Amino acid sequence: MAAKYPARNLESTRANARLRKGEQTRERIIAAAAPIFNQHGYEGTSMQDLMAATGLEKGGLYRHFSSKEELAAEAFHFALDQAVKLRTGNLNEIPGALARLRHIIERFVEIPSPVAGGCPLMNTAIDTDDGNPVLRDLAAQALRRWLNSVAKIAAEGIASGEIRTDVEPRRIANIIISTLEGALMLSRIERTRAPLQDARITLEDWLNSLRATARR
Amino acid sequence: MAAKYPARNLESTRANARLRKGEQTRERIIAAAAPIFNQHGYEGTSMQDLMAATGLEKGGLYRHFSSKEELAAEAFHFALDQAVKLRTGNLNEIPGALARLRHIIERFVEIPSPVAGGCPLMNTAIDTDDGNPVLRDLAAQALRRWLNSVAKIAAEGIASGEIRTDVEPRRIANIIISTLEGALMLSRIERTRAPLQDARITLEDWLNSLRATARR
Amino acid sequence: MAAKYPARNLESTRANARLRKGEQTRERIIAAAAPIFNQHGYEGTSMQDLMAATGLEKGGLYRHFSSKEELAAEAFHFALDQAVKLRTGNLNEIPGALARLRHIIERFVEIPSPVAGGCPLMNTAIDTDDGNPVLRDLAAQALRRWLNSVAKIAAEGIASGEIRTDVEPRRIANIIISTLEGALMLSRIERTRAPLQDARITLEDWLNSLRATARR
Amino acid sequence: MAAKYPARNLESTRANARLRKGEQTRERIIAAAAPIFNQHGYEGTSMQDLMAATGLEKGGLYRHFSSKEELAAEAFHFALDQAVKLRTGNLNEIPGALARLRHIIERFVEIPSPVAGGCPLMNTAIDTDDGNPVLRDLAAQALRRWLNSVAKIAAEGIASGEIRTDVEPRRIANIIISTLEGALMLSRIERTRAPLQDARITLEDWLNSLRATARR
DNA sequence: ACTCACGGGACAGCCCGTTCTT
DNA sequence: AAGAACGGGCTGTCCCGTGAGT
Repeated sequence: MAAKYPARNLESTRANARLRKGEQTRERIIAAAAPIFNQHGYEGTSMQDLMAATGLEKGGLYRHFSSKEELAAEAFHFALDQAVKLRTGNLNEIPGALARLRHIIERFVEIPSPVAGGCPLMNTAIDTDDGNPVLRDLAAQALRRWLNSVAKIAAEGIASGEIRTDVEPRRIANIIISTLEGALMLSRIERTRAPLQDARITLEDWLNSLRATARR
Repeated sequence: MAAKYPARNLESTRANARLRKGEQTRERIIAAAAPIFNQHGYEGTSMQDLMAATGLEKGGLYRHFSSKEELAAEAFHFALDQAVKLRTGNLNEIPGALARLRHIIERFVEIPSPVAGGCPLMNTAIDTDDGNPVLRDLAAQALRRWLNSVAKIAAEGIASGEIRTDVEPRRIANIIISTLEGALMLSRIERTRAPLQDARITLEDWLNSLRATARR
Repeated sequence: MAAKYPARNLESTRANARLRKGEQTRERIIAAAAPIFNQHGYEGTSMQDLMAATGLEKGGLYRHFSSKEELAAEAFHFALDQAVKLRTGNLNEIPGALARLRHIIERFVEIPSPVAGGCPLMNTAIDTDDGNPVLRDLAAQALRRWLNSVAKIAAEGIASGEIRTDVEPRRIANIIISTLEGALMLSRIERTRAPLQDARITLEDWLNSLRATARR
Repeated sequence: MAAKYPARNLESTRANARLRKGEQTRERIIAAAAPIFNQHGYEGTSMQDLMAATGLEKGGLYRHFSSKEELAAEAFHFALDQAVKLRTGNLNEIPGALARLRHIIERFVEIPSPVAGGCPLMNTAIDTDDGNPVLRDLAAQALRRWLNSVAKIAAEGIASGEIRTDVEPRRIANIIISTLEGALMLSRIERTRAPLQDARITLEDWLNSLRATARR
C-alpha cells in the first residue's frame, strides 16, 4: 500500500523527494482527489469536481489515470495510508497487548481523520457496497487487514498470558472495530463526539475485564 | 404509517379501509422502490430503475410523487417502518429493562432486514451525509428517536434499581446502537454473520455487568 | 365569431343567459384560458396552467375540447371578441369618416385590453408565425377583417368628399394599424404609455392633413 | 460581436486575428442558432434543433455555452449586430437630420432582415415578454438604445434649426419606430410588402411636415 | 505534459393526450 | 360530466471518455 509507483532514486529517504514532474502531478491529483471522493463517494464525485480541485483539464487527468475508477482507487489508498499512519503512531513500541489495543482505541477516538469526510475505509465500503465492485473489494481487503492486525495483537496477548484464554482474538477485533466504526457514524450523524467518547470508555472497561486474573 | 400490504383482521376500521386503485399503486411503488433506494442510495437510484421495478412509465410514477426526493422519503419511511415493526416485536410485553435491551439486541442480530440492502437508517444516513439534506435529516431524526427509545428503557432500569446508577442511559444507548450498527456493516463487508454474533454475545455480557449488585 | 355553439333558446337576449351546465363550463374554461394564452402564447401555455386556472382536471378539459389547439382557438376568438366589442363602442353611430377613424384610434389608445396580456391579435400572430398554422391563419384572418373595416371607413370618407382623393384607403388602414400596434409594443417593452400617446397625437394630426381642402 | 466571418482587409489588427478552432466553432454555432431563435423564439427552439443546425452533438454545444439561455443571448446579439450594421450603412456620412432619419426609414423598409425571421429586436421582446427575463432585458435595452439614437438625431435637427421646435425628439423616435415595426408585422402576417411601403411614404411625408418653415 | 474540442449517452422532470372509473 | 390513472415522448443539463493539437 505505502509506496505505489516507486521509481525513486536511492538516496531519497522520504517518499516524495525528487519525483519527476509527471509523478509530482500524479501525487498532487491523488491528494486533491482523496478528500473529494471521501466526502461525496464515487458516483457523487464528478470529473468536473476533480478538475476544479486540481486546476487541470480533463485531458490532463486522463494522462495519469486511465479511468475515474483508477483514480478513485489511488485516492482510496492515499486516504487510507494517511489515516493508518496518523492513527497507528508508535504502536510497535508499546509493550503489552492490552496497552496496544487501548492505544488503537484512543488514537481512533481522539485523532480526527486527516482526510476530510471521515473514515475512508467505511465510507468506501458503504458507498460502493452495491455499486462499484473494484472499489468495494479494495475496501473489503483493507478492512480484512485491519481486523487481522487487531486480532493478531489480541492473539499475542492471549499467548503471553496477558489476556484471558476464553475469548477469541477474532471476536476482540470484531468488537473493537464494530464499536469504533459504529460510534463514528453516530457521531457524524448526530454531529457530536459523545458516541465516540462513550465507545472509548466502554471498550477500555471491557478490555480490562478481559485481563487474565493473576493467579498465584 | 397506515397499514401496508396485508388485509389484516376484520375489526380494523381505519387501517386498510379499502384503498382506491391509485393508493394501491402508490403503495406498490413505495414497496418496490424501498429496496432499490436502500441498496443503491439516492443518487445511485435512477427513475429508470424505478420504472423497471414497478412496471410503470415515468408519467405514471410522477402522478403519485412530485419528485424523486419525495418518493425516496416515502420509501425510507416504509423501509424503516418495516424494520422497526419486525424487530420490535412484543417488546412492550417484556418485563424488566435489561430483558428488553437484550430483546432489542437479539432481534437486531437474528432478524435480517425485511428490506433488501440492510439497515435503512444507516444506509440513508451515510448515503446522504454529504448530499441530499432532506433525506439526511429524516434519517438523523429516526436515529435520534431510536437512541431516545433505548435510552429511555435504560433510564427506567436505573430508576427501578435494576441497572447500576453509575452508567448514563445515553451511553448505554450509544454503545448498543454503535456496536450493533458497526457489526452490521462488518458483516456486510465481510459477508459473514460473525461480527453480529460477536456483538450479541459481548453486548449481553456487558449488560450483565451493568446489573445492580444485590445489596443485602 | 360572436355566437359559437348556439342552441340557446329564443327569449335569451344576452349571450350567455340560460346555458346548460356543460356549456357554462365550456364558456368558463374559455374565459379562464384566454388571458393565459394571451400572456404566455400557445407553446408557453401548458395544460397544467389551464387546469390550475379552471380548477378542472385534464379529463374535464378534454371533454369540452378535443385538443389544446381547439381550446386555444376558442380562447383567441373570445379574447378578440372582448377587445373588439370594448374598443368599437358606438362606432356606428358616429357621423363622418374622419371622426370614426379618430374614434378608433382614441379607443385603442385609451382603453386597455380587457384580456390580460395585450392585443390578442398581434400576440397570436407573432406567437404562431413560425409555429402553429391553424392559429396563425385565425389571427391573419382577424387582422384582415380589421384592416378591411378601417379601409372601408376611409373609402367612405373619400367617396363622400370628406377625405382627399389622393390617398388610398388601404394605406390609411395600414398606417393606422401599423402605428397603433407598433406603439402598443413599444409601450409594453418600455413599460410606459408614452408611445401610445405619441401615436395618438401624431395619427390625429395626420388624419387632419388628409381632410379634403374645402373647395371654394 | 467583433468581426465575424470574412477575412476583411489586411490592416485590421485585432478584429479577426486568426480565430482558434474553438472560437470558429463558437461563432458558427451562434450564426446557425440566430435565425432559429429568431424564427421560433426561445422556448420554441430546442437544443435538438440547434444540434441539427450545427451538426454538433449536445456535448459539443455545451462546451461553448453553459446554457441555452447564454447561447440565445449571444445569438440575439449576433442577429442584432447584423441587422444594425446592414441597415445603418453610411449613416454617419449623411448630412442633415431629416436626411438621416429618412435614411433610417428607407433602409429599414428596403433591406430585408439579414437573419431569417424578421426583426430580432421585436421578436425577442415579444417572445420573452412574459417569459425569460434575461433575454427580455437584453431586447428592452437594445430597443432603448435604438430609440435614443433616433431621438438624438431628431434633437440635433431641432438644435440646428432644421426641424420645427414644437415636436419632441422622443416623439419623433417613438413614431418612426412604432410605425416601422408595426408595418413590419403587418407585412409578415399579410405576406405583402405593402404596409412597409405605405409606412415609408407616410413617414417621409410626415417628416417633411416637420421641416422648420423657411424663415422670412 | 497538458489543453482544447467533441461525441454520445444518461439523468430528472414536464409535456399532451387517452382511457378507465365513478 | 368530470376526475383519476397512466403512457410515451421530449427538454435542458450533466456526465465520462477520447483524440487532435501544441
